[in-house]
Amino acid sequence: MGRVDRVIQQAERHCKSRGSRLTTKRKQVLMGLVLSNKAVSAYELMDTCKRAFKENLAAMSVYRILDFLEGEGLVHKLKLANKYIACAHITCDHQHAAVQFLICSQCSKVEEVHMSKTILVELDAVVKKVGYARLNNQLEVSGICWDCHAN
Amino acid sequence: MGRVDRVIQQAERHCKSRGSRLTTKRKQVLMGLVLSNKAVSAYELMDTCKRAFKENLAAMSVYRILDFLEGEGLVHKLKLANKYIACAHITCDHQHAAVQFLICSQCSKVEEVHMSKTILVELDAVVKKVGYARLNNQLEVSGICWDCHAN
DNA sequence: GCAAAAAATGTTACAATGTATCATTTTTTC
DNA sequence: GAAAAAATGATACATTGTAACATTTTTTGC
Repeated sequence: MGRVDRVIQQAERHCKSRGSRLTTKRKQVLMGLVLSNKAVSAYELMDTCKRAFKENLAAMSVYRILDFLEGEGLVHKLKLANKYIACAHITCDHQHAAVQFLICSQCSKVEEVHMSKTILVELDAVVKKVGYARLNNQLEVSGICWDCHAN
Repeated sequence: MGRVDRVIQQAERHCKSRGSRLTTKRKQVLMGLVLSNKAVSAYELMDTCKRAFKENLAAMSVYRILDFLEGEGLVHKLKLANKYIACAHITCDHQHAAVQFLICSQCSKVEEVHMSKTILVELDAVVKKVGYARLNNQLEVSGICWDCHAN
C-alpha cells in the first residue's frame, strides 16, 4: 500500500473515531495535499484536485474543507506562507500537542520538526513575561532550505 | 518633544547618515505607523495618512515606501499578520541584528522582545540540523495578549 | 544655471488570498 | 419517510499585494 493510501486509511479511521465524516471531496483535498508534498495555497490545491480527480471545487469549498481538516488535526495552516500542508504524522498514531515548522521562503518546502522541551519552555517563559499566551502551540520559522540556498 | 517627533528626528539622522532620503511622504507613512502603536495593514496606513495628513497615497506608493523603510530598518513587516509596524528601537541608537515579535492574533498589538541568546542558538541548531538556514533573523510568534485573553 | 541621469511618485490594471451570504443537495435521525 | 442537520454550490465581494509604464522631483556633472 502506498504512502497516500496509508494516510487516507488512517485519516478515515481518525475521523470515524471522532464521529466526523471524511467525505469524498474532503478525501480528495487531503490527497491533493499529500501528493503535493509541500505547502500549497488553496488555489493551487483547487487546480491539483481538478487535474488529479476531475473535481471542480470552488475556492469557498476548498477553504471550508481545509478548515474541517485543520480542525481534525490532519492539516496545518501555515500563516507565514498563506499555505496549507498535510500533517506529517497522520500515519503514526502519535499525537503531538505542539508543532514546529520550518518553511522555505523560496520553494515552500516544509519540515515539521520537534524542538526540545527546553526551547519551548524558555520561549513560553518569554511570551508570558510580556503578558502574552501562545496559541495553538504552533511555531512557524521562516528560512531557506539547502537546495534553494545552493542556487 | 513628543515621542513621534523624537522618532522622526532620529529616523532623519539615520537616513542622512546612510545617504538615503526620508522624503515628506516617507515621513508621513512612518509617522502613521508610530501613531498607530500596533501592527497595521498597508491599506489601514493609507487611511491613517489620509486622515492625519490629508495625503492621498496610492496603495502602490504605500507598499513602496514600506519597502524602503524596511530596508532602512525603521519598519518591520510581520508576515504572520500581513501587517507592518514601526521598529521599537528607532530612538535608542542600539542596533539589533535579531528581532523577535509577539503578535496578538486578535488585536494586532505587538511586542518587540529580545530573547536570550540560548534560545536563538538552540533554535538555529534545530534549523541547521534539518538543512535550513534562518533568514533575516526575524522570529514571529503568534499569541494572544492579556487584554484580549481576559475578554 | 542647465541638461542628462537618477530617484521618487502617480496611474492603471490586475493577481492572489480569503470570506459573507444565501441556495441547494446530501445525509442522518427519529 | 419527513424533519433536522451537515455538506456543498454559487455569487459576489473584501483584502492584500504587484506589474508595467508614465510623470514628477531631485541630484549630478559640466
